[in-house]
Amino acid sequence: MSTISDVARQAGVSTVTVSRVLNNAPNVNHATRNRVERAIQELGYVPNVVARSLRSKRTRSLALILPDITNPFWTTVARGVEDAAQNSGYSVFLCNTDENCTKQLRYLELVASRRVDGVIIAPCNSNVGNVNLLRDRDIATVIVDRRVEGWEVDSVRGDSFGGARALVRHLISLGHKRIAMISGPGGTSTAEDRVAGYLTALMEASMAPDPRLIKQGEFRAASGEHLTHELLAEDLNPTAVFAANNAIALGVIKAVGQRGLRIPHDIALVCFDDFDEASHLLPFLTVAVQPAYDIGVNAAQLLLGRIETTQTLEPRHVVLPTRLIIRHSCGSHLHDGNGSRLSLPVTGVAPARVVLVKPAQEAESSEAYAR
Amino acid sequence: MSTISDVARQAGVSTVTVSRVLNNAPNVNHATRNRVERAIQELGYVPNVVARSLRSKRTRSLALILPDITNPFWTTVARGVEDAAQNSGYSVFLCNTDENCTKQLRYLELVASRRVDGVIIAPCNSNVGNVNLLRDRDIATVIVDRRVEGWEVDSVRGDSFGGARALVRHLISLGHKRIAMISGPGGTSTAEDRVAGYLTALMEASMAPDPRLIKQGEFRAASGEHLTHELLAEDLNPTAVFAANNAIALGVIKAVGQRGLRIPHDIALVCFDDFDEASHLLPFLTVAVQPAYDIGVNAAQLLLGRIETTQTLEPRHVVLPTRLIIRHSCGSHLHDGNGSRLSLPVTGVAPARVVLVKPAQEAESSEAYAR
DNA sequence: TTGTAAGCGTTATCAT
DNA sequence: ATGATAACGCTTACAA
Repeated sequence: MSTISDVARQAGVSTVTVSRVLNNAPNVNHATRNRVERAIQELGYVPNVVARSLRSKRTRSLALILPDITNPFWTTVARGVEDAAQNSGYSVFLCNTDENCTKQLRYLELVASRRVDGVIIAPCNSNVGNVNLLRDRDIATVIVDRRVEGWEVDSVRGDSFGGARALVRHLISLGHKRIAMISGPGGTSTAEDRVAGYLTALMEASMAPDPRLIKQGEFRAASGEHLTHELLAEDLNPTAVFAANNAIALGVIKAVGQRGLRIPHDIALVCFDDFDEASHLLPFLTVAVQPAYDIGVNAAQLLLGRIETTQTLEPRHVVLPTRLIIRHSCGSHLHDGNGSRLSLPVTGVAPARVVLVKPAQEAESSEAYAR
Repeated sequence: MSTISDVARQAGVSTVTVSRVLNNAPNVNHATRNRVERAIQELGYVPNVVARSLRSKRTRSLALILPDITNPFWTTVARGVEDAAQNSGYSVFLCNTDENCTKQLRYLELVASRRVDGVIIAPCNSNVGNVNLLRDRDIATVIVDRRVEGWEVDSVRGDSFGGARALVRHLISLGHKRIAMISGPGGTSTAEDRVAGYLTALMEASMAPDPRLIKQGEFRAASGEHLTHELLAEDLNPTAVFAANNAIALGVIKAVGQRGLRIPHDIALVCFDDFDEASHLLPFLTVAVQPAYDIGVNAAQLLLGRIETTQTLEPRHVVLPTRLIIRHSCGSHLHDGNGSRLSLPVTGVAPARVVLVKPAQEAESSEAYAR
């Protein structure tokens, strides 16, 4: 593979001039530039980014560390990050931790040694934990989706509290009295915020929460399935379930089916995060949708802003609104044993909550309208 | 951030010795090694991979270029690649092309400039196209999922022909006479092989194929939806549809629902590739499953083998067997308007076809057992 | 507008 | 077993 010297020789200039052409420096003679560009063409020269990074101390690369690459929420976030990064000439390392703090640590060491310019991370839990490796090494960082305690750093997330409250309000408005919640890991801010939203909605309706109706596990289908079995084995008779994310909802659907119950006839279900094709495969599933793509874009923009300026900015926290999508369909077009005609899902969209937390200022929550 | 010189000074040795310790060279005194390791600890030293790559001419990184990161098939392939790579100390750049040859070209240029040691790619079409950039630059390459004409290069794919034939045989065994196929892009070998499998199964059953029943589009839900509408608008009355991949199947489900028809009552559906939770959300959906994870692992192993040996090997082609998962459930546990009790999906698993093509040898197909 | 020289942090080579 | 030196390919700083 040819190098910058080869190009310089071919064009009859110094390597510096070639470098200037490559980097679109203004002070290059037009004719010279043409000669260099022709030489580049002729040799099929491709700049060596490795050498460039070593000298310039910038790799023009970011890392995106996320917990579950099989979840459409996260792939959408990733697309947002990637598009925004690419617009600014950055490439993105995608790192999948499987919600595993050990894997996360391995990736943190990896990105540190690869000298990425910045990191966007959804930490495996809310404690600073091994994330402080980034602070210690002074690597520009944006936290997505979750809060971390103990480090004031840029963050972007969806409004978990407002979305959860809106979902539960919706269930209450349908007349449900015994609403269970299958949540995620205790140490995770999203799980905590969603539980808080659930509790708040109950309280606002003067309904006393029953601790036995709240199950905590992981943000995974298997966990949702397990906890649903646990829930339904007890004598609590919930009429509705709030799943703290889409993966958990899948587990709930599985377990409910295994127990011979039907959704939504025997038990209603709502969840956080949507599925791509939910409106056709799960036409009964009311969801709170986070603007996943925008979360990615915002995170990348905050990060690039920090990388490309020298001055130190205050930490910025962006909380994006969550949309409620209300679906209910009692006959499905997929199967209805009694041969009734197609009933399309009834879909409604309502804003949930918009919050932009500025530095050193309390979150100001607008109202949630569950329709 | 401290450098290798800082460590050397702290430990009272030369940088070369530190380098030897870092690379586990055998010829280092035990006491010296300890001193160096302590210095590394004390300084929190992390080797600069950029500098290492520049000097050693190896980045210990791979690129995985794939067409659709939102498809579970591809995320599973990615996990296989990543696990295998990580085991050998390599990291992976994930590049999502959206089946777009222009994006693919951009990524090819990117990975060339980043000097990745090797590339695993599912090309956007079967022509060599811009993939030959890799050959020209002499970058180790493995093609996954698809064949390319015009370049003899290592490849790993699932048995599209055998899987398709098994699926259509299954439909035929259920008595279907008019079987439609919604396929992918004409230039793609997977689409072509699956059409070939479809045609072969019909022929083997002495059924004449009807060209109007074969629709070609993209490997996307939107395309599947569109083509299904097209299909059902004509007066062809198919009793079954074979979707060439999972995304297309989603589109078929959507369109069929929109037209007021029910699956599988009014029209049966089978598809290539599975969904994670299909057995619960789509209990009627018989599928041909490719061993996605193994495809990833195999691709990475072929690639690493090529990178880490000096000798030139003949091109190797690995074709992995496809499994048929037979599901049929007429009442769903999700919705059944007449209140019947739960009916769990009936699931059967049968091998489809096992082929390992060695260089310069025709594929040898074993029999497909549709049940 | 162009060029010279130095250096980024590491490893390859050769010497001791 | 350890070290001195050069080199990887590029960009920065300075000079012309």
